[in-house]
Amino acid sequence: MSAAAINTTSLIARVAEDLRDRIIAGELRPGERLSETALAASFDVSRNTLREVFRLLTKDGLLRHEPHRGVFVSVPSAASILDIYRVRRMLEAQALARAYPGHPAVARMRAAVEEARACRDEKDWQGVGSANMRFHAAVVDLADSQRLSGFYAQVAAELRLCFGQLRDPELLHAPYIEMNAAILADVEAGRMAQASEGMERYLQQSERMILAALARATPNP
Amino acid sequence: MSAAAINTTSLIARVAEDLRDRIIAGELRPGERLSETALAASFDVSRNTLREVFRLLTKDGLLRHEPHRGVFVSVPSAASILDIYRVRRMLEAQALARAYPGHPAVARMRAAVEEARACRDEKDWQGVGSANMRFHAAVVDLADSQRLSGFYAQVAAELRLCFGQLRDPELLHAPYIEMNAAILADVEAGRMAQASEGMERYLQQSERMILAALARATPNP
DNA sequence: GCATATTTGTCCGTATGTATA
DNA sequence: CTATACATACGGACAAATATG
Repeated sequence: MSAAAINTTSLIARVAEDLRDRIIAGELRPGERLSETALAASFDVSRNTLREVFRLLTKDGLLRHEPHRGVFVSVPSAASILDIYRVRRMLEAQALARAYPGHPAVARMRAAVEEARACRDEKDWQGVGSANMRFHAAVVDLADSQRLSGFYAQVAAELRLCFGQLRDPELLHAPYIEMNAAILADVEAGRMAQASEGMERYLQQSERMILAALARATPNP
Repeated sequence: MSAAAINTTSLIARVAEDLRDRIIAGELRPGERLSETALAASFDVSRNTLREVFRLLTKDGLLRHEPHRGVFVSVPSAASILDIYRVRRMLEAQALARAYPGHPAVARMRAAVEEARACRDEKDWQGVGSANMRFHAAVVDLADSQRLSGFYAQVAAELRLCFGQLRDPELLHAPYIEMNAAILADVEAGRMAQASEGMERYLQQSERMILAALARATPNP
């Protein structure tokens, strides 16, 4: 095609990942309509290929499809945030409650906490955010279910779309590093009930902050 | 196109639903390869349209995609059953534990139990199975999360694909009607912890039976 | 409220690379 | 190893629905 295409992965998979990243990064803003012809030209792919990508991301919740009108970047609402945090509470608190200390995902949790601290020291708030997401993905991995982990990845992508609207990433992630560390310490010590409770508090606090920030960002519904 | 097409829904949505039903009904058997050209002709749609449908059902877990080889009907394994039941335990037991008695989904649970009994009296085991699925979907609805309910619908479709391999639907569903009724009674009486425990027992027993039936059906992996 | 332009929905033909007989 | 079949991807076409003036 155009340039170096020695990639082994499918074209659709590559375009889907690229578009997903652009949406999460806020490059394409919520509510924006995505023209098939324009975007296909921008990605240098055919319309048919792009339409398959649209189907995938629509199922992920990142795009919304309106018949005969087109696809739009999903616009995060208070309702979707409430829903996403219900999912997180169910998955993360329960994964911790049923976990055991020697699980391989615990090592990933620890690595994420350490990287978050390192990024904080260098004021790399973007890095703190990524490490934070990895921590919580690792928590869900404690449940040892491929389907639950995949579902959580989807919901996490939607949540990052919400984050994208809010600037000031320091306030968004920094306060939670040590809460994660405390949860990790509980898990490593086998105090699963306490870890689960800590996660409930974490999620309640995080949800409140996101909702408040969203309300500030969009005064009128 | 061919016959009565006064449907308001999209062609892709209709084909997707049709194909999903055929897969769950066992009309297309697990492991079978689905030829793009042949299936497109059978549905009287173009290959492009069918490819978009394939993407959707692949994300649902009903189809498996192998690059440059085609799409195949997913073949249920013991691993996937274990995974699906992990998901069910997490979602259903927890939804019950956090439920409240006046929730609108409780009415749907009761309706499902009553219909299951009616179908049993008429020896309509297919109907018993459908009512059973509706009961458990209603349980997840107790959590009041659109995303959790959607995710559960996906996993339930995969589970029905597993059921499809096992004949003898009477043994598959009949013993569980009264277990569901007991769980419903607990919920209506506000005994949520007891309802949740009952569901754990239900799922453990159901999982064992499915695994045993699958082992009998496929002696060699 | 109407005529027009744009965009989506869907189909077809074709070229290319990959897997399999 | 060659040949065939098929998935992958492209571009053009047209109808239907929507948006625009």
